[in-house]
Parts: sequence; structure tokens; C-alpha cells
Amino acid sequence: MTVDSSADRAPNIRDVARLAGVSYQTVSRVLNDSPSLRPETRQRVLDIIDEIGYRPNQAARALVTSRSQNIGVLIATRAATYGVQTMLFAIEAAARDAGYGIAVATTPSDDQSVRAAIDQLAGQAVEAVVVVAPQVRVFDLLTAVRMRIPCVLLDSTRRHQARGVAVDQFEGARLATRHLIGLGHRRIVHLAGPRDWIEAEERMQGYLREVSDADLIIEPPILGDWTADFGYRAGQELVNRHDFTAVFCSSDLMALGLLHAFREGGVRVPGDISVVGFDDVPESAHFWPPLTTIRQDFAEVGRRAVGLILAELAGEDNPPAPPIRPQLVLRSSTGPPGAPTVDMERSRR
Amino acid sequence: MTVDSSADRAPNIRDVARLAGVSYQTVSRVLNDSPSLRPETRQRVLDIIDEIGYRPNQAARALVTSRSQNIGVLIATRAATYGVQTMLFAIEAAARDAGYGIAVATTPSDDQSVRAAIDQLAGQAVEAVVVVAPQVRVFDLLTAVRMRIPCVLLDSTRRHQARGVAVDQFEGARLATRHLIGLGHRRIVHLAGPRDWIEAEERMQGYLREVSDADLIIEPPILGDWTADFGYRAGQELVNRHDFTAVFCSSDLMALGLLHAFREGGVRVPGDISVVGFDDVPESAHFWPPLTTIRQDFAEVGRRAVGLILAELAGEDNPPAPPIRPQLVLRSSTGPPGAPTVDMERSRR
DNA sequence: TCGTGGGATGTGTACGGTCACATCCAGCTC
DNA sequence: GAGCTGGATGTGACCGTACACATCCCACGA
Repeated sequence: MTVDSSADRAPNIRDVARLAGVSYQTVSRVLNDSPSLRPETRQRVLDIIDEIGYRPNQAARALVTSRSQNIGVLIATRAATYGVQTMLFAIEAAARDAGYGIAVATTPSDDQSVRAAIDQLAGQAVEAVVVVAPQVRVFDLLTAVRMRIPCVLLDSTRRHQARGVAVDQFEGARLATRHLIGLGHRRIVHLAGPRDWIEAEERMQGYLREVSDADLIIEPPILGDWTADFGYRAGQELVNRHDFTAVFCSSDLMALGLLHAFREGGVRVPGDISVVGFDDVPESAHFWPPLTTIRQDFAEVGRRAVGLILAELAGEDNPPAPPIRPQLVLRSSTGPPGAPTVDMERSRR
Repeated sequence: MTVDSSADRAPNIRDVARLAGVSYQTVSRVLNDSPSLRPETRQRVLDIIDEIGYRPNQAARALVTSRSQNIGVLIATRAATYGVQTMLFAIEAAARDAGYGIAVATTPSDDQSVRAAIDQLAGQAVEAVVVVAPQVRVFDLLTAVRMRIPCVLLDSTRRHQARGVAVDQFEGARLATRHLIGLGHRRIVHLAGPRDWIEAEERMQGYLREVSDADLIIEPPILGDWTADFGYRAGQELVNRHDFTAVFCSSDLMALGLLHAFREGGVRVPGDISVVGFDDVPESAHFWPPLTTIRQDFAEVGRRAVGLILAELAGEDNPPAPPIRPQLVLRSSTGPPGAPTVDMERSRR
């Protein structure tokens, strides 16, 4: 019958209160940084908290405040890629700095799976959702579901600018294409990403715009799937064509596979064909030849997404920020058409 | 004063009960699949739930059951790697299948950050923690913190077998080394991972064991950091040595950088030097030359970890499962010492 | 001296579920 | 027909916290 704090259940706010000789409400005030507290009272409570290892119960707090302190991250791909992981880690770090936790749900992109993932996150009572790597259909589905919570889309530039954070894919593709044109290339093939992906579409549009602005012949883009394996297969086919001098790949990995196929097929890069990638994954500096590519700051995308979410949760208006500018990284896989194969020195970084 | 269900707050269990003409407890029974319910009653409740879009409040449920239905994933690295992401996604998928959500905390490996990450997860009231990519210090810290919840470590083979799931890194390293020895190599350099990482240590031990079993000269391993950049720098130094004929790299990425440096330095692979990697990242088939490496099934590791956790949460004993066996993947970066450079055909998969 | 104001602290209640227990009623046995 | 049994359902209490409000006390000025 005696009040015993050594019970096996976790200590709660009343245990702290009793030991500190105050009411539970005072403890609550300490936890929530209430201004009207005598410093010595606050300290006494803090000491007890520390001593008995008290931790506020998130469930109880969430129940009464209806704020879970959790942000959901919906990842609409199961493929392991540098970009997705970098964004995820940046989101997590930024969220944690703001006192939020991260709940992750990955999913294939079919409707049913995405719905299930949304349910999953809703079940975790997230206060907001960051959608990573959205395909068009995922976006459409999200608008259909009409979530009652803030929702930020990554990589959804231009089309859905209001609710998205993104590197300017369109601009990145123009940079890549313009670089090739500037070197003198006139027939440029585009190895695109999946039709369904918003960013793939943006890159393709950027390529098309730049090519048509320069009055060049537009090659029908090859639709790929981001992977090195696909790039390899595409490369095997391209080896037999002799009507182009450069390839703009929508991902570094596809470029890697392409380089592989070209090498096997006796096509020299950049001597015969120049190749540009997209993403600037850390490995691309060590491809053979080191890959000229478009760098996008994935971590910044993640941080901005969290910033947007926090602002929205705080009820602030989000002034639409300018998209993040991508950057051309010059390495050794590009050169003027018909130039001799890269010499060794150029590939040093 | 009239009972109005169109309030802007989310519907709760009593709203459902009222509309279905039953008590809230009956609704609760429906939600928890209680056996003693008339089918028609159950159906009526389910219809109402569907109609008004009722979702059980996780916080309330967690409060009373003290079960959050959440599993924490502590990732003790901020580097984006194929292995970590593959494990994470597999964990998420397996957890979701079992009705659990995933809370992620990433962290640098210093003590203070890891503590903060643990606090973060504890704050999210996770029922268990999966620790990914543990360094020795992280493991020691975890034992010091003495968590009150189940905790599974990934990639902690042998040393902490009881609480870990892992690919047998030791065995993988032996496979790689034995392969080189079998080809006739007598002087094999090991490009190791960071000293602090358990799996790096295991791989190094495997290499050392195999080399000493074969009575070969033991080269002092070079301690790296998993990255392609490091492999590149290490390769630049190795180019000047002529006292070895093969390199076993502790990661595919280091191997990639190494290949880059060798190519620049005029060292032919495998003609002059054979190279073996570790991990079998999807790109390694497209390296130049395509990389012989050790495949480990990251997804299986993630799934098993969740299996272990679920069993422990259910109070079952975990029969210690055998470690997951890695597998040698033969490609074109290895050959007998002094053999001519790989011909093109061999690199086709 | 007393009313007043405000800082510091305590009390009641609600949040949305689950659990233990109570109740009800139909069907069965004797 | 009374008593028993067990399935179906309802009632009260409680989980741990935050919020609104009440209370207390002391300093201050009229």
C-alpha cells in the first residue's frame, strides 16, 4: 500500500512530482518550459527527473495534444539509390534537429501499395508527409486521397511547384545538353528515365528544349529505368548505330552501363562518343572514363523539405523558394566530336 | 447539443459505436478481432468504420497497451551505401507485413550522437531497435546504456552472435582470398575497412586466416574508409609497388577507386594485378573490368532481423540461426598471376 | 489596513482507446 | 420450469499527459 517508486512500470509524471514534493502540473510545466516557475523548483524537478530516469510518455502526450512529433517519409521506390538515401538521411537529421522523429514507409509505385503505405503512415499518426521520388501516378493518387496533413513532394519541379521542393531538373538537362552542343555535337541521343517519373520527364523536356533551340535534329529518347543494367543493354544497341556523337543519360548509373557496353563494343569515350550523366553519385569520378555529369544537392532538397513542413506546421506561409540549381561537373567523358581518346592526365581530378 | 458526427475532429470509437447502435466496447472488439461477435454485428460496425473513415488512434492505443507498434532503426553512419539502404528497405517491408511501423534515426558514430539517437528512438516509444552498421564503439555504448527493449545488431557476426544477424563476413573474406590463392597468387594485399567497424574486422580476420593457412606472406592490411575515393588514393600508392599480384578489397567501392588508379597507372587488371571486391553492389557488374566480388544478401539480413525482433516481442526463444552465407561472384577482374589482360568475351555476363 | 494584481502552484477534466468485470439472454439438462 | 452454461454485449476504471481554471500568497499602492 505504500507508494513505491521501484515498480517495474516506467516512472510517470506523478512519481516525479511526489519525489520532488510538487504537484504533477508543476512537473508538466518544467517539461514544457513554462516561464512562471521558481528556478529552484525547476531545478529540483530536473534533478529528480535525471535521478530516476524519467522520460515523458510520447503516447500520452500525443493523445492529449494530437501532435505526434513525427514526420512520415513515403518512398515510392524500393530501389536503393544514392539520391533517395541521401535525401532520407538529410530529412532525418533536419527533423531531429527540430525535435521530430521520422517514420518511413517504402512502397512499389502501384496504387494499392501506395495506399497501404499511406495508411501505414497515417496509422503512425504522422503530422506531415514527405514524398520522395514521386512518380506521376503517386502524385495523382495523393491528391485523390486528400490528406488532412501537410504534404511536401520532392523532385516534382515545375508541375507542382507550390507543394514541392526540387532541384531544377529541366535546367540540369539543359546544362548537360548545352555542354554537348557547345563542344560541337549535333546528333545527341537521350537515354531517359521511366516515363512515369516526374523528374525523368523534366530532364527529357530540358533536353528537347535545348536541342530544338539549337535547331538540331531531335532523336527519339530511349526510355530506361535508371539502372546500370539498362544502360548496358541500351549501349549494346547503340554500338551499332553511327548517326550520333553524344549521349545524355538521365542517371549516372545508366551512363555506367552505357560506358561498359561502349567499351566492349570498341566505341571510345569521348573519342567516338561523348557521354554525360545525371546525379553525380560519389562513384562517378571513378568511372572509366570519369564521368561528366550534373550534380544535384540531394541533402539540400531534404533539408528544404523539412523546412517547408515545419513552416506549414507552424502556420506560416511558405514563400515559394527558387528551385535548387544543378551544376555541371566536368570530367573526362565528354569532348569535341571526333577528338582523340582522353589522355590519362585529364582524368586526374 | 445534439450529437453531431460531422465535427472537425477525427471520429473516435464512440462515434462509430453510436452510429452502429452498439457499445464502444463492441467496436473495440471488432478492431481487435475478438472471436465472440455475431457476424452481422461485426459487419455493421465495419460498414460504419468504412463509411465515416474511422481510424483507430495509435496514441490512445499505445497509451493503454504500452505497445507502440513501432520498431526503431538506428543507423550509425551517414554515408549513403547500397547495403544500408537495402537492409533498411527490407526491414521496413518486413515490419510493415507484421503490422509494425519504422522509426529511423541516423547518426555519426561518436558517443554523444549515438546517445542522442537512442534518446530520439526512445522518445518515439519504439518497442525494439535494430542497429545497422555498428561500429565496435556503438556496440559497447549500447551495452552500456542497457536498453529495456529488444535490440538486434546487424553485421555483428561471431563476436556478438547471440543478439546479431549477419552475413558471415569472415567466411566471405576467406572465399575471396581462397579464390585468389587458388588462381596461384602468393602475395595478396588487403584493402580493409575502418578499424572500428565490426564487419571490417571480420573480413580482415578472414583474409589473415586464409593467407596464414596457406603459409603465404602476410601483407599488413591498408585501413580504408569504404569509399571509392580512398580506394583511388590507395591505388595510386600501390601502383609503385611491385611485390604483390592481387588485392582483396573490403568493399566494391574501394575496388572501383582502385581500378581507376590502376588504369591510370598502366597496371592491367587482371593481367598484372587481380582485384576482388566485397558486397556485389548492382553496379559492380559494369565496372571495368567487371568486378569479381563477394555477394551478401542484405535484404535477407533485414528480414531476419525483423523476424528475430518479432519472436522476441512474442516472448519466443530465438534459436540461434546459422549466419547467412556469402557467395563468390566470378567476373573478370581476377585471373592467374601474369596472365594476359581479360578478353572482351569473358566480361559478358 | 485593506484591496488589488500577478507570479507560483494546485485541482479537475478530457484525450481515445483497452482491460477486467458485470450483465443479459438463449439453449440445454434434469 | 428451475438451474446451469456460455456466447454476446455493456459498464467502470485506468493509461500519462496537457489545458483551463481555481487557488494561494506576497508585494504594492491608496
